[in-house]
Amino acid sequence: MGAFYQDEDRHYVALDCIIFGFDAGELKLLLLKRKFEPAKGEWSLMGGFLKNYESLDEGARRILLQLTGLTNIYMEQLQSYGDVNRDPGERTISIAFYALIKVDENDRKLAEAHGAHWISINKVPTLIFDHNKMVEKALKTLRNKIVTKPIGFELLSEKFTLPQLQSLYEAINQEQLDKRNFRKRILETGLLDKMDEKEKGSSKKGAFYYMFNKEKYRMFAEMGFHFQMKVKKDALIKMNT
Amino acid sequence: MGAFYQDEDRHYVALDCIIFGFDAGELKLLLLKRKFEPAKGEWSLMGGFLKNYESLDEGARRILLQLTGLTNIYMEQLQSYGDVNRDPGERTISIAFYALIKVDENDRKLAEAHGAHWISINKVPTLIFDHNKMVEKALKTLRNKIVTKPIGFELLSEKFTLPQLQSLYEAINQEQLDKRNFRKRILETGLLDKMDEKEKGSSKKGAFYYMFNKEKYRMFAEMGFHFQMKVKKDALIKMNT
DNA sequence: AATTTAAGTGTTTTTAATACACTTCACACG
DNA sequence: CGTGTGAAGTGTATTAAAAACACTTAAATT
Repeated sequence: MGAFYQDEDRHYVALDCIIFGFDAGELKLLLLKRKFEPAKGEWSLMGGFLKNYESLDEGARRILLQLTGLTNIYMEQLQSYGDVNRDPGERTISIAFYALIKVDENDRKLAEAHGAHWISINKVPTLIFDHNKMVEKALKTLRNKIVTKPIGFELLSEKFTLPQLQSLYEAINQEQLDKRNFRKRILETGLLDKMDEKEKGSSKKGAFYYMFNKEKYRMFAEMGFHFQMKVKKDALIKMNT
Repeated sequence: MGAFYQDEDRHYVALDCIIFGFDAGELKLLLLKRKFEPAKGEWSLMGGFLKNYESLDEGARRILLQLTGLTNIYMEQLQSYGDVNRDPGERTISIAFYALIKVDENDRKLAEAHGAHWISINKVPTLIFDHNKMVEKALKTLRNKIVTKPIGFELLSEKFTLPQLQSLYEAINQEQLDKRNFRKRILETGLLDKMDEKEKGSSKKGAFYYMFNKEKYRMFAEMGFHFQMKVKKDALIKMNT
């Protein structure tokens, strides 16, 4: 069996971040036009190597901080990628994370200094290595997750209106929703607190601000309840007859 | 910025496998009583180090082959684990996979030679490192996945009866299902082919064998249809009034 | 005062999920 | 050989959830 730990079994471990934002009614990604080698000038996700003193999450947060200047970011591990030749330089394992950030709060200056740009999810360019695959998977995961977990709020400012929230769901799932059904369902969760203030940017009447009540959600999640914000029903297989 | 690839950034990458089986009406895990150091005598998942010539999937399949002698195993990546001190020996990243195998086909001799045992999911002992966390996550993932993907069949022999299939769903989700509703729903997918033959082991009347039609499923999945084998409805949050 | 524009509001219809009980088959046993 | 036994197999009625649908309100603008 030989020595248990063998040096040749060590690998580079990269952490790559798929960073989602919501802006101007569109779901966007923060992508990098690389300013350095390798692959200078090409588009990629923000990434970096895992250090021996940090956990995977810590490493991913370090990388997000570098690019955005933000610390309290919603982030989830997506999936690991390890094809032998995925990185043409050295054999590198990549562990992908996705993050949801509030674009307004984001330090755009810092992002720009790294050559980062917000790109609509519908216009993602060809990225280096297997990064497009990661983006695809992250988007799929986000679409699934947003219907069972109250994470949409991570993409909006703390105060948001129902039309904004609906437009977010529509942008993520690429489908129109009925206003009445949407409001009914989201409000009957009881997780939104209505503010007195109105948002006046997009209409004369103005739409009331709401806030997501994290504390209420925490309580009810603990009691075994599940958030559920159904979108359209999938067609089922029914092939008899 | 210094050299791009730095030796100190290299890490051990382990692959750990959560192996599910279904036997005697119970969902089980193939666990190892370790016959060698480190942690000799303790229970663990089957695992090994990633080699530099193999992808993550290939590595996981190599490990599954070692323990079970099987090659065509259903397997999915679960999640990576990278806390700095998760392995008390060396800093090791672990990428966990879960697998579904048909216990009957499994070479029990080979498994036993490795000190492997089938343990009911309800009686999982304390495992080394963070392996219990992996098992928890795998179980949750399996429970979610089995309602939207036709993977239950991977745990049964090629030919199976509807009572067997129902009992599998009941074991995984730990709940009783109505026989009539279950049969109705699974049959109306049109994905099961009825055989002429009957299984006589567990009743005088005998239950007809069925087979999952992979080809039909592939076609309809390509057309954008989704498998859906709903179990009980989760309680939704409704906390108004 | 009239016009404009998006916000806000309930009810009906349709579809899917659930609950529920008897019959059939084939073997075993007297 | 016919009667009992035990699991397999089958259909309908009820309930609950999702979807479809159109008008009113608020506030700013001219």
